[in-house]
Amino acid sequence: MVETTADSDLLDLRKGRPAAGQDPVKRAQIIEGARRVFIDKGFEAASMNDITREAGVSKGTIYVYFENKEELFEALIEEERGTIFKNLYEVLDHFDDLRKTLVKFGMGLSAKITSAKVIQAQRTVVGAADRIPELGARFYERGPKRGHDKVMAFLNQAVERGLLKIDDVDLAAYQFTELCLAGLFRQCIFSYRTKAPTQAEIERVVTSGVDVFLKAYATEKFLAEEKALQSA
Amino acid sequence: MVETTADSDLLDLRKGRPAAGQDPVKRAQIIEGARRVFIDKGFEAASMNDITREAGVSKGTIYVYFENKEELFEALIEEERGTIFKNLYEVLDHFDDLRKTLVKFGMGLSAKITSAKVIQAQRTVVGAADRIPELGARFYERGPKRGHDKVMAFLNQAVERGLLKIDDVDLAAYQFTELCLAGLFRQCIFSYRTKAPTQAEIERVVTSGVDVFLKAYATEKFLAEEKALQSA
Amino acid sequence: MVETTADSDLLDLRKGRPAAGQDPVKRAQIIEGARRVFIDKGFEAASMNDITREAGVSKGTIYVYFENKEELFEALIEEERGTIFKNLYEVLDHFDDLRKTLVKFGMGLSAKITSAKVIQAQRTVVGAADRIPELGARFYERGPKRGHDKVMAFLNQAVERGLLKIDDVDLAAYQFTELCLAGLFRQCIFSYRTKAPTQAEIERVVTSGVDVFLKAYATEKFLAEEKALQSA
Amino acid sequence: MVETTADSDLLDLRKGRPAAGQDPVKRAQIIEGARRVFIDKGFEAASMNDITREAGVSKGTIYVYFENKEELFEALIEEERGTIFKNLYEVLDHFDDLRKTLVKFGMGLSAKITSAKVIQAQRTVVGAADRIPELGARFYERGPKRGHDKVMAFLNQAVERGLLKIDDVDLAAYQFTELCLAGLFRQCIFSYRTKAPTQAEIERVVTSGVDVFLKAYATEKFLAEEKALQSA
DNA sequence: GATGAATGAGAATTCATTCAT
DNA sequence: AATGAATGAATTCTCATTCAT
Repeated sequence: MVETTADSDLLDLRKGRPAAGQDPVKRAQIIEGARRVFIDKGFEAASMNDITREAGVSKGTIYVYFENKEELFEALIEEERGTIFKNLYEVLDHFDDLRKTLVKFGMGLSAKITSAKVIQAQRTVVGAADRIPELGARFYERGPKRGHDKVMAFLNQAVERGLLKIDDVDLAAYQFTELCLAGLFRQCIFSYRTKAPTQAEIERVVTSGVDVFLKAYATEKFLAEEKALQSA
Repeated sequence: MVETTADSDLLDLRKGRPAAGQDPVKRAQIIEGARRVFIDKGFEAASMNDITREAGVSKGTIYVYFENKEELFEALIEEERGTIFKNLYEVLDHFDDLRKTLVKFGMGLSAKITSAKVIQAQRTVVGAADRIPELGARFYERGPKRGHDKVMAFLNQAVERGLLKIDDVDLAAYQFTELCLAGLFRQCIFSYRTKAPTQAEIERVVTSGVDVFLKAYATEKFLAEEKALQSA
Repeated sequence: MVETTADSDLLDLRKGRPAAGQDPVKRAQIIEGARRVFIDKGFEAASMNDITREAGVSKGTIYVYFENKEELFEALIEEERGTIFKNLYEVLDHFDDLRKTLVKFGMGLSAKITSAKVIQAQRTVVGAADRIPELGARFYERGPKRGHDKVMAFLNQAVERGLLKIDDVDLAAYQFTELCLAGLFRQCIFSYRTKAPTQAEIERVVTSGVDVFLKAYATEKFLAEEKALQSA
Repeated sequence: MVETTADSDLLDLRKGRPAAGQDPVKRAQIIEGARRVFIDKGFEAASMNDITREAGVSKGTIYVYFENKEELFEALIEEERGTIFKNLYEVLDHFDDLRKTLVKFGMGLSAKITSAKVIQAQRTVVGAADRIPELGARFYERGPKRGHDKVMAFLNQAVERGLLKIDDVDLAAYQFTELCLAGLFRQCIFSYRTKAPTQAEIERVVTSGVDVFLKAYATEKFLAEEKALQSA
């Protein structure tokens, strides 16, 4: 995160000219160009010249804002991750109907992760993971890992309420996620599918996945409640 | 695909010297060198010089056998795929104890797919999938897809025998696979895990995965039989 | 050379603010920064950014005071030369004991010219002499050449006093200087020696050099006087 | 030095195609181009592109023959040194007339070292000595230093023959060399002189230098012999 | 048919200089 | 008048591909 002292802030306001490498508009402009090029070509094949052209800034400027190609890429991924997983977990905050919540969340997750844009970003990270393993690790940690934690927290709540009976919540959380992506994720990153799955496909997968999950982990109590609800 | 005309075959027989780009031994030698380099460095970072050195053939020779770097990589992946998934599905041919078979197969699958070597190969394919989408598609098609078909066939058998009750076998097959890889695959390709999972980890995941799967899809008949077997 | 018009002088008086590129304090500040950087890194390796940082002024300001990097370097060398050879020739103003004076002067000269700082400056000038020949010429002219003139004047005095007998005083002056630097100068600029010679080394070289010089040029009169002095 | 096994030599003869980076003609061609550019512009200002153009080879080829710019420069200087000091010391092998030999050698030395070409090479080495100090050291060691040793050996002979009386032969050798270059060397490397000294100038300097040297170090025996010779 | 020396476009990065603020 | 963010040409070096031997 860019640090700005109160003084320089004042200066900014007065003069309207940000310090070197500090103009957030320019930074965003560079990252936007970088996004297009990196996502389009992958890390290695993307040239700083391409990014220069795409971002509409000079080469020197990029190097004022980012130490080197790698760092620029990292910054982009950092941003991308934030964008991708934003608003994804809000669904889990409202605890209404367990099955409905799981389906709703699962569909959001599945749609997000298999969207063309996100798949391409993930491909780029995976492709670069050989040369910059920490990058991939960081991406996973602050993205999927964080999501996993949220799911765990949610499942724990359900267990406490007596709706689910789970021995290994950690593993169950992974199982839930995978069930929501069943068959989709790998097809997408390997570009076997060249288009993102449709809403209908996702619904089919997620509904079935939640079914499986609940058959495995739901308590009698939950089933009874659900039955009562439906007959009402 | 290597094309061999009748003429060149004749030539082979007469002179004992294969036509240009036709010697399968040399071809294998090149691919073997390429494997080491590509797997080790990834597509872009691998240089044709490295491959030349590793394969022990001259640069010109490589270009006789393969149009360019990309094609060489494709050929390698084609081979690699075959090697990876070979012997993986034999377990499914013997139908003894359903649960045991599923666990055994699941563990083989999970261990294979998350092994360091295979993960790296997959990373390379994924990384290249943007530039050469058909490559990733073909990899998926002849690898995971074929496996998927085998699993479907197996599940169908189980359904016929009244052991499982599945509406959508295609989807169930995906679910089974994903459950066996729950949490492992993504951690590996993003290099969040830098080492392959241990046998114990895999066993834990697969056992639990099969549990979930059977709770969702097993018939009364299967459960009764299993109970009988255990009390015996 | 800095030009100051009557107008800007007036301006100076009126506003207390020097005209662009006219403030001698700032000029000195820039040159001081440039000295550190140029001497430390050499002409090419020194970056204007380094100088900016070292001098504590902005890049724009430097370009107000100096047309470009080359001119700044020239100005620095101009100054440096003055500093180096200052106070070096005072010894020659007192004419006491000829031998002692020659040794004393020779040692000062030798120590100065082979000091780490001066050697580096000379290296930089020599290195730049190809690209900016006048620079080297000017450096020589106002440095070594001026020293040479002082030595000539001194030797002429000694000749007039009947202490030396020299046909070609110009040449003899060169010979004297070279004898004082015998073996040292070239070793230093080629960085065969990485450290400046010690006082003892210099003393050895200069004493011997003066010996040789006097054996070649001293008159009977001088030798007699010296003998008398020693026996006294 | 390039190492060539007997085998590859045979290969060379048979096929007429040198191994990579082994063709002496191409190597010479590159060095020749490098010489022109380096000597003309100095180390830093010379670009590999310039050398490419001047040498008439491709950039890649240069990098096959030389690791990098620095190494190419070193190789050039190595060559240059060899060329410069070749045949310089032969004069000292014949011991005829001491004064004549010294003058003859001194003139050769002086002419060589102050020749335009050699001065420029020395300037380049000196200029680069800051960045690559070992280079300057090596140049000095294998050039001037070696010459110094030859002079010492010669002086020692003269001492043994009773022609010279020298306490510190090492120092005397330096003094002799410097006397032969008196006033010339520094004027040349600082480009105060833009042209090499004329033969007449050199003769004047060296003759006088030898005079001074002999006045300081010649024995009575030598002087007597010389007198006898002249009156003959 | 095989070789590997040569090619040269293109890579990332630097830095003297400019000019809007 | 002073600033320093932005520029982009120029730098060194790499490497897929070609083609004479």
